[in-house]
Amino acid sequence: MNLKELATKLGLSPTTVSRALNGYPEVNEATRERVMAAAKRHNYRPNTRAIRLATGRALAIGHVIPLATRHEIVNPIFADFIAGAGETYSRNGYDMILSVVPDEDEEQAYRDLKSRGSADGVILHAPRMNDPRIPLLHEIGMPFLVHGRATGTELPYSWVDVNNRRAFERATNFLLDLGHLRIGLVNGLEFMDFAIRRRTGYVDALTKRGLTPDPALMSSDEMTEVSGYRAACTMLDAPDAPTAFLVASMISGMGVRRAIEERGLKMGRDVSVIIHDDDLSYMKNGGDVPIFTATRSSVREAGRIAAEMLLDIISNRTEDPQHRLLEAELIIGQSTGPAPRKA
Amino acid sequence: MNLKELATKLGLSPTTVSRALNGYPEVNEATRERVMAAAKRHNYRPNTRAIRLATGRALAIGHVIPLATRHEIVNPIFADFIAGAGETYSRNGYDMILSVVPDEDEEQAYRDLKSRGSADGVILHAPRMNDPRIPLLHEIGMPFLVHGRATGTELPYSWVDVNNRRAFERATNFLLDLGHLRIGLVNGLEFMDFAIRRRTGYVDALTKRGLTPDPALMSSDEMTEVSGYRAACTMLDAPDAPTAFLVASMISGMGVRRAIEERGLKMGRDVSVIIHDDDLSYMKNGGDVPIFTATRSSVREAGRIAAEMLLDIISNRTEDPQHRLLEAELIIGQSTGPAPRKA
DNA sequence: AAGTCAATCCAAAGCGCATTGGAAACCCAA
DNA sequence: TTGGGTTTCCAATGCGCTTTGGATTGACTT
Repeated sequence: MNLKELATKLGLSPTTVSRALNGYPEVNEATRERVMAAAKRHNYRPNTRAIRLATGRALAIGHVIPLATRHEIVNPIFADFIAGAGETYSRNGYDMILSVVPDEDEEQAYRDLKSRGSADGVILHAPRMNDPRIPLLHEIGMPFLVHGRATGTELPYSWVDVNNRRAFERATNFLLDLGHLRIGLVNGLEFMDFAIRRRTGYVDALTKRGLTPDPALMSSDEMTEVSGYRAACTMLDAPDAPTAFLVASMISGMGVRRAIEERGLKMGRDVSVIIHDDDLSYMKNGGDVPIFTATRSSVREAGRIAAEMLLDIISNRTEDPQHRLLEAELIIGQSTGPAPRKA
Repeated sequence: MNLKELATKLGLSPTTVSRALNGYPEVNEATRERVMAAAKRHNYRPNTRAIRLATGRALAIGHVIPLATRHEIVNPIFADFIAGAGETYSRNGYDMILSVVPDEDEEQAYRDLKSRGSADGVILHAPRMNDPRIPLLHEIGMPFLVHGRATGTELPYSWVDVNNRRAFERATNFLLDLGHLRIGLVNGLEFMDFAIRRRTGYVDALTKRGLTPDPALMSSDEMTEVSGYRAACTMLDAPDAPTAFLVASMISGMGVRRAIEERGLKMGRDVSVIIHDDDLSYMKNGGDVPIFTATRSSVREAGRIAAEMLLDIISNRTEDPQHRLLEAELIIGQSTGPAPRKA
């Protein structure tokens, strides 16, 4: 059932039917209702391909996922971000198109999205310092929104981000208030912008209290269980071991917990741990009582917001960049407690 | 730069240029090369929207993701499956479109994909027993491929699946050979097809050795850390506790490990654990030495295969369903050992 | 009564390609 | 030289919708 058939069946022209369906004013209300009813009755859905060609819009938002070992970071939070953004797209009649490409083809993937006209805009994931994708997208004139920020970039751009610096500063202060003086940082890879900001928050908090950050207590690696485990082992086995950890993710937090318990210590009593919790749907931080004390910010919600902002940018063609900074909340769980008194 | 402009620039008709670019035989080789060169020089990319309308193909594969609490299961493995499938799509010039919809709109999502012509086929995720989506897709005439199987479905359908029954049977036998007699099953939700098959494998292995499966040793829940932890706690605290566990996923395996260690027991010595490992890129089972003994099957590889099969089905319009059963390998890690002698 | 204006509707063109049904040019054999 | 068969190209149409530029009607004004 297409527009023309529907129009014939109604004894109207395709023009009128199209206008009636799309809410244009130059059609009699009675006629509009008749059209709407018929459309519903015959289960008419306009052909997206035709709409796209006729309007020149793609009605789709692109997400480019580069495939490379060093990007493992994106994966776990990616599913939830996508879920959030996808909800918004569906509600607005947009498609979400995912481009999974080898690392080295990433630039070409963006160019193709633009020149073949298959996306009206893109969301940029996991920005790094001086991210080259931002100038690229400016160059090809593709509207975009960044999930996170890219320190060092001079061009203007819109973004949604969590206040990572503040979150880790608060968490550090919380541990300091509990009497912890040696706090280990198990961070994500520090070419990622969010990791840099988190470390800044951690360092700032220490410095403000007159403490000197100890390089031996700062690690940076992929956020996997194993790397969390390794980092914690190293620090715990060193002389003057930390009594607390600040960990970049739930998953690495599990590795840290394993290292702690393997040494016969109890998390929350002997060693305190605060993680950052992206509030992933399949990785809940415990049930009623959170396992980990955490700085929490829903990445799914971020996806929702990001999609809304991008759709807004596209439809309004507004020039000035939009920003949205989300604050993480501090959730008190069972993994923190007062610093143990020196033995 | 579009076809017409390119044709004008070359002094040819759009027809000829189109044919040259698409490899049709009725064009002089010399002309073809001239056209190809010009296309490359002017960075010409055919407009996908126009191709889609003209050919009536969507050049896209749909994945419908229903949003509901009970589907958390899909999430963690979903990212990797998508990555695998996406590679294949990109390589074949197809787009991947993700439809994230509220649970109750799932049926409509498939209907829209079909009637609005935005996908040439879909991949069905997380099939359940007598899955209603299979008759639905048959009814609307949308080509599809199932990741997993749907016990009870009478209509024919194509699928890729891991041999879940065999994997869990092997794992159970492995534990039995080590002398374990009481083996706890920490399974996924048993309305999911794969979970049913895994339990079957477990029960079969026990029965073949003359052991009677104990309902108290079989749990079924979402595959989260917390639910793994809870299930293991319950079993470990009961009289006649198991000396080994068979666990449905890496994540729930971590919960099981936590329960074990919390009780002062050591995994691999006091209690053995075998997990199923989907070989997720962000959730590696240890480094050089696997942490967990596991039945392993890459879900990313499954995604790749699924996409290839579906594209094949679409292009060949072959009627008879295709099947592909992947065998999981048994990886020996540090989490298993001989059953402890009765104290 | 003629003129003005708003309210409704429609015909036709166009989006950028693919594709059908020739037409023109060329080749070779008779 | 001419006819048939190839090779090489092109004009025109269509995919299913949106959108522009009227045409028609009726109500309302003076």
